Amino acid sequence: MAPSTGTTTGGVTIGQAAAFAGVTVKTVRHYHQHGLLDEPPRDSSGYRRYGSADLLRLVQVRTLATAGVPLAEVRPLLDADTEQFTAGLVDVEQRLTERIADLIARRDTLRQLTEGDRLLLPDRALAILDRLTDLGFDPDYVASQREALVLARALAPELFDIFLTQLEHRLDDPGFVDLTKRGWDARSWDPDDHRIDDLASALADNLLANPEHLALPTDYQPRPDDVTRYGLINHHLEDHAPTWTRLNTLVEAKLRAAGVPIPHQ
Amino acid sequence: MAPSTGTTTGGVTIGQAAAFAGVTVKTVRHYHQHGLLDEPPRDSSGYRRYGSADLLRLVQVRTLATAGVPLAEVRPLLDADTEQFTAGLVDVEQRLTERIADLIARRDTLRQLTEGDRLLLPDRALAILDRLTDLGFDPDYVASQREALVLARALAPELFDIFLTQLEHRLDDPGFVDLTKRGWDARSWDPDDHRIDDLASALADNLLANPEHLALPTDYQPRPDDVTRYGLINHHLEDHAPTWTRLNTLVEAKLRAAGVPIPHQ
DNA sequence: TGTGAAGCCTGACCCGAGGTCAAGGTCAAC
DNA sequence: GTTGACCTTGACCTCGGGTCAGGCTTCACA
Repeated sequence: MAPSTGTTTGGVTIGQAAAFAGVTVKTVRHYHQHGLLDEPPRDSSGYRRYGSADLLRLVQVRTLATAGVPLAEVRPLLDADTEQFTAGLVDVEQRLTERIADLIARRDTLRQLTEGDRLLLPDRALAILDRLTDLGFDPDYVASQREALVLARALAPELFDIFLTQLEHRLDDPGFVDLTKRGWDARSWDPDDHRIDDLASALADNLLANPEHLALPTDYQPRPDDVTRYGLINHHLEDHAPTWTRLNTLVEAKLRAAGVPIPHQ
Repeated sequence: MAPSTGTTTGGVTIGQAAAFAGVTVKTVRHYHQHGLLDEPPRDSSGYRRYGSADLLRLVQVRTLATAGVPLAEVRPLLDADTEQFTAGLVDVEQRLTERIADLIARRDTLRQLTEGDRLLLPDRALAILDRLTDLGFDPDYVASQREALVLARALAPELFDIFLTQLEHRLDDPGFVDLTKRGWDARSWDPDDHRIDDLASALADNLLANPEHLALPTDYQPRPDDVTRYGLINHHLEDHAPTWTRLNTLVEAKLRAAGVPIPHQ
């Protein structure tokens, strides 16, 4: 409202003004640079001198800023009339509420990660991994399966629960469990080992004999990038076991020959 | 255990990888630049090619990042063992909680500003301003007092409630109210008008005759910058009324002569 | 087989709300 | 007259990416 100073001392320095308002000197200069605060008069050596009106303005700006009003909106708000002022505050408050809700959601996610004992998977998937360990699978195999599940959840969330159901059914079948263990042992075989063909046949027969091992929802709608996505998931283990590439290829060929659609795991 | 593409093609492009992970291409490159993700191999034309292991890592990074883990902490966290991983998550969660509490405090402040009908003052101060209006004070005087109170709250928060109590006592005294109104009228007088001396005497007498108009807490501890702070508050009105400088000076001199310490208002 | 669109590459600058030097001028006290 | 605190401007840093700009590469369609 009024011009600055007018008192006998000519006003206080920027350091005092900042201290009174509870901010740093840099912050006050920042407000000047961004037009929130008019520059006060300078004394003979170029120092800024703040009068009571300048301090009042600084306090007003500071009050709004600490309340969460973005700096860009402070000046329009202080220049506005009562009605616009209140409306502006309500608007800012709403945006703050949104940010709070977002942060709370993140925290909840974090808490789930922490409480879920270990990495990035829901309880149901963790139970399956525990069951693999209980069934006597190699810890390295369990670790690989964990990775494959993480990947599956991200790349094919719409099928993730289906995958889990398939896995549960398969682990209920001792025959399948046995074949899988043999498949794991096969990772160190020579890629031309003829036992791989036998194993692939046995695996394909098992899957075809147990429809719930491959069950998909009846309303499943394929997506154009399915091949890429399932390829990445299914072949993740192959990075650790080159022979698996051949085993996988053989099993797939047999399944396709029997008319089973991709995807499966 | 199934279809093919992954190993034979050498992986997916950055755009596909980003789409699978639900982020933008720029975000993936950002993660490379900051060492969160190793650079995958390039194809013959220099394009990045992401394999399943790269995608797995991207998904892990993304999960932590969306949960609110600062990017700088993602890599150490993913490289840590289970124990450190959990400890790290708990730490991040705690910091998130602090930020949430801070934002909620800001929102509460905002809400008080909105509900408090008008600018930057607690209810008790607003009641006093309303009372000034009811007592017939000039709206300009009320506005000036509002500014002085805002300034006082910021510059002397430890005395703000005391100031309000003094004001309440003074407004209970019709004699003081009358003198104050005359003082307001005096703002347009000539600074040498002899009535100013009379008014100053009457004001000082009134204050001295009513100790509660000047009451300070018995345990009040002066601070070295008191003179500056009270000077700014007391003289704020003088910007609008030069004659007030003289009136204030006279009243202060009389009070000091009577042994009353600054501060007062 | 050409062509246009879409995707990829790097590099540079932008946001908010200040923090942190750097290099120098000024002031008050000893 | 020197020391140390305070003031000046200016430039670069944060964090999590967004948004061009300019130049290649690849893909789908005619």
